[in-house]
Amino acid sequence: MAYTREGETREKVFQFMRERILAGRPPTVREVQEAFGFHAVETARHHLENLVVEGKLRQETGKARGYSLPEARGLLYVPLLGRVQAGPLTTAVEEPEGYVPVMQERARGELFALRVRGESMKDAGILPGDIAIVRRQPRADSGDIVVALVEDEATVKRLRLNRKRIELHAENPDFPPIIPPPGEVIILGKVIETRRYYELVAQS
Amino acid sequence: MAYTREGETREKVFQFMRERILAGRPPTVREVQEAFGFHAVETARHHLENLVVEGKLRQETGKARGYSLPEARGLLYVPLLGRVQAGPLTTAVEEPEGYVPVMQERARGELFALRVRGESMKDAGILPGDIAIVRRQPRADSGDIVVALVEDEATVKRLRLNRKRIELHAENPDFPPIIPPPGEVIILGKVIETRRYYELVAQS
DNA sequence: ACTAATAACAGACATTTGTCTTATTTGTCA
DNA sequence: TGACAAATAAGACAAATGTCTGTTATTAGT
Repeated sequence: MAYTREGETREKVFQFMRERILAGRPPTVREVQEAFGFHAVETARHHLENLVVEGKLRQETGKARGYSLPEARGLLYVPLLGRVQAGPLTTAVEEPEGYVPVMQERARGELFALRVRGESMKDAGILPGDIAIVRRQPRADSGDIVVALVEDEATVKRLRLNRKRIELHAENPDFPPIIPPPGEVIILGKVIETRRYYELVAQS
Repeated sequence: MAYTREGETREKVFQFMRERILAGRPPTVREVQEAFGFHAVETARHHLENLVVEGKLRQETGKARGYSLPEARGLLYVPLLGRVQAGPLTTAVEEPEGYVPVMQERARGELFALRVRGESMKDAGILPGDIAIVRRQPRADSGDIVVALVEDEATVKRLRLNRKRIELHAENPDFPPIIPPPGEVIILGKVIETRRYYELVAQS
């Protein structure tokens, strides 16, 4: 192995580590060694040790494959619920249709995802078929986009609070606001993210 | 440990494995043992072995933390490019602003992400600030939403091909279609997904 | 009650893997 | 050039970890 200065190799080692860690399983020291063609294990370990000192990696000393990214923002897999209905969602979680990866930094509280139906939020840029990622919470602020249970049906609407009176507004002139009698609405949670897939993928 | 039948414990072991694997680092056999309070390592290994036979887990025999999910739906981390400009994007990739996790099954080809600017695609449900995930490709079909380079600026528009003549249509009556002279437009790629975050998160 | 099958337990062993110690090479700077 | 630091190398050791062999419970079915 040629001798290099200025930590060029170290940077490459870091790239390699990040790639492998993000891919699912952190590599062993010897795997790093092989990947870079070092003749000695220690060379690889030396780089890793320095990367830890520099703060670019974190380490659980002694453990196998103990290196991780300090950003550590692992992923959270959020269940995509097919249909959202009264009983199941408020209590247990039914069998999910799939899982959606969400950055953990966004994941305060319990999350779930559902497919948006209807055009009522069109002017807010939420179209039918979009995925809404929701944090389950029983109340929300005025102006938040929420998922509420109206007549045993989950709908996405913008919440307005008028003197503590709940109003659910569509963002589409064709849909009138819903102003239900107090106690008749259950807010399931707040929409924290929406997604739209333009290419359909074969089901697993 | 109580004796259980019907693989109830096994199912829980699988749940545990999936959680941990998705979280970033597969657990060791002994970590499974501890998590379930087994008195013997072999008990944990026995469950794992059976899960492999059942096809619910995959294993790289002998290696530390060698269990993985057969679905193998690893994640891909797509670089979120701050500004998209002429030179850099068509050649090398500039320093990314961050990374966006994308399900690998969607990841044919090379992906990148960028932040949408302007209201020109409002009626297609794409608002300023949205994240567009793009597969880099030099051409696309009529009707696709693409990222194109017009006058050294990247814009998101809907592609229309009129007798092989490229037209870039906004989805907003306030914006006229762009019909550039042939050869003047560079298509950077096709938008395969859009996202919108409703809660800002502290920057790292 | 007897048998078969699965689950759990116990202990030992072998491989993988992290770490340490020491030495050699290579580049930087006075 | 000589001193110093960083990078690389070699080998050994110890801890972590996967695997094996044999035994004991627990349950279902006859």
